[in-house]
Amino acid sequence: MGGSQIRRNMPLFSIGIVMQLTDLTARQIRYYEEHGLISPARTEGNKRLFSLNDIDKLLEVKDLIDQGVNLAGIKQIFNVKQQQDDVPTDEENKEAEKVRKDLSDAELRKLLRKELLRAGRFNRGQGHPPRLQ
Amino acid sequence: MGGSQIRRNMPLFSIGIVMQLTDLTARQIRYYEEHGLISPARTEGNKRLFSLNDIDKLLEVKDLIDQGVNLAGIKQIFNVKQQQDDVPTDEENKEAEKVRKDLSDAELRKLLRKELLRAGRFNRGQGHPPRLQ
DNA sequence: AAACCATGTTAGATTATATAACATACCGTT
DNA sequence: AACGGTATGTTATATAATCTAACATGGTTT
Repeated sequence: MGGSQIRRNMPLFSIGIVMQLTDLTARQIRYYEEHGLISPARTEGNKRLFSLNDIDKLLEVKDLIDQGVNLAGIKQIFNVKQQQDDVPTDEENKEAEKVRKDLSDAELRKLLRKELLRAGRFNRGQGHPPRLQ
Repeated sequence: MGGSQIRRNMPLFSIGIVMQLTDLTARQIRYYEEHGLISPARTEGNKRLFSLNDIDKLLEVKDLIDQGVNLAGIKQIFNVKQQQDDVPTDEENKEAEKVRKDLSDAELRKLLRKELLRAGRFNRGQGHPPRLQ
């Protein structure tokens, strides 16, 4: 099990697609960004580009809002999770860490392709939240 | 659960992203479409939207072109593969095959339930082309 | 009531993409 | 050598998608 994080963090989706995938309005998505719940990448021309992780988070935001949590609360929840995720579980990081550092765009793309090629039809392990894949 | 599974033929990616992912120019991608090698979906406003399958195919096109095959040849190759995929490989019951090729959500769920009832595991034979997912 | 929160709506600007036409380098034939 | 086809580059023009910013609004809190 390798760097699925490359895949999940790669900025791929326009806001239009994310709207469809999440059933959120553009206004909502931008508002959530404005309040630090997500930080989508940008194109050179300043268009937002969302990753799978961004979409996951948006779905989580939506869930929590449906359950009556306000944005401040959601922000806290995300912070907690963030801390938990930062605890490195034994050695699962070494390539992942390396990857995160110094890689040209071209290299990254190549890696992504490799990942995608073998990612096949395996569904994600049991993660925390329900996840896109 | 919550909802979105990303299907291989779900239209998700703008041409800009596909350019990055494949290292093809917009001109090339449109030209390949013009010649029937791919058929990306369109938005209401006529913008192309590519699926993972489309990207697969484009990468394959690129590979074959690098190997000196011309578009006519690639088209033939795709036709052959298409036919092969349509042949149920004996053990592979056509329902699993259908799942792999993907259709509506409702249909998929129905098939999965049936599968589970039969305690059948799916393993599609290790097959033809490496696939993105 | 006043203030705040989350979202809707509108206006105006800019980017990304579309089609279409013409240009060109590289082939293989005649 | 001239010719025609193939695959791609380039340019022009149009429009769709997205951006920011501002104002509007229905609920909640205070």
